[in-house]
Amino acid sequence: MLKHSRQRDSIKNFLMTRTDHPTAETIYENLRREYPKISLGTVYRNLSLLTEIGEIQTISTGVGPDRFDGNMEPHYHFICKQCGRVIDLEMQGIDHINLLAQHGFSGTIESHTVFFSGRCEKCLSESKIK
Amino acid sequence: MLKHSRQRDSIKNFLMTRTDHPTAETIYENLRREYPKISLGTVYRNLSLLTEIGEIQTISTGVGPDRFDGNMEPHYHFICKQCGRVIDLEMQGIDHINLLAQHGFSGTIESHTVFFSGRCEKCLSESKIK
DNA sequence: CTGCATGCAAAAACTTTGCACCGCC
DNA sequence: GGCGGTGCAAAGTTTTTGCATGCAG
Repeated sequence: MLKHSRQRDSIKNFLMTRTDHPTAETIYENLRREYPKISLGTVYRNLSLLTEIGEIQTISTGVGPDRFDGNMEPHYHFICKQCGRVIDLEMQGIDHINLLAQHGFSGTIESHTVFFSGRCEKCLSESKIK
Repeated sequence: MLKHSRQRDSIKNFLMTRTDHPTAETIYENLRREYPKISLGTVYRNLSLLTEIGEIQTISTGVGPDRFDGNMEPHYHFICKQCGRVIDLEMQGIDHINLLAQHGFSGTIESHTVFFSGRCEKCLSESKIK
């Protein structure tokens, strides 16, 4: 039922080469080099599909468009409140917070979404200069 | 410089009476009873402003429109992946995760955003019935 | 009065979708 | 061939904004 598609492969491959969590628009601009006729609609469709089947991750930062991540290893994200950059954090897992949340809650806690924020190294050093 | 406005007061007051994290649209529909001429633009403008000055919280769930919370006591949210409801959790603080994130990271971790998800009590009991 | 806030409407920003055609299985 | 995928364009959803007017200080 799920058919192979060069476009989808290409989107996935592109995401695997990047660690900067590009937006759909950025992915589209890049894929156009290989597939000049690809449409933004196709990019969005495949990003949704890939997210559904667990091959990539969609990151809704709450600021600007969604971002996408081809790295499915468990990891957390940092969002710079100055420049908006999304950076991978290397930190130990914090799944224990699910237990804390479950305590006294009558629904079921299945997962959590966490973003850290602050200033990234680059923005910090630039503000020193000024 | 920041002028008083009945509309803004009313938005804040409305949010304080609710614990269900309404959307801008819901706030708008309700405020129209008191201010039949209020515009959605004004609602959005004031929600942004109130968020900026720290009187309310904006919750971007990543699904559907943003939601707003008048409760500024530190607390966490649960989002039901079935019905989308946003529920306050009564759990201990988890600020220690900022330290875990900071370890080995060259920017500054100032804060975190956390949502828990799963099924709420209501959705669980409804699925039992079926 | 002066200038921020409002109402209204248009536009922007982001994402989804209908449809005819294309290409994988 | 049949059916899922694509390109294209239009539409949908959510939020922001320009502008003339209104109202608080």
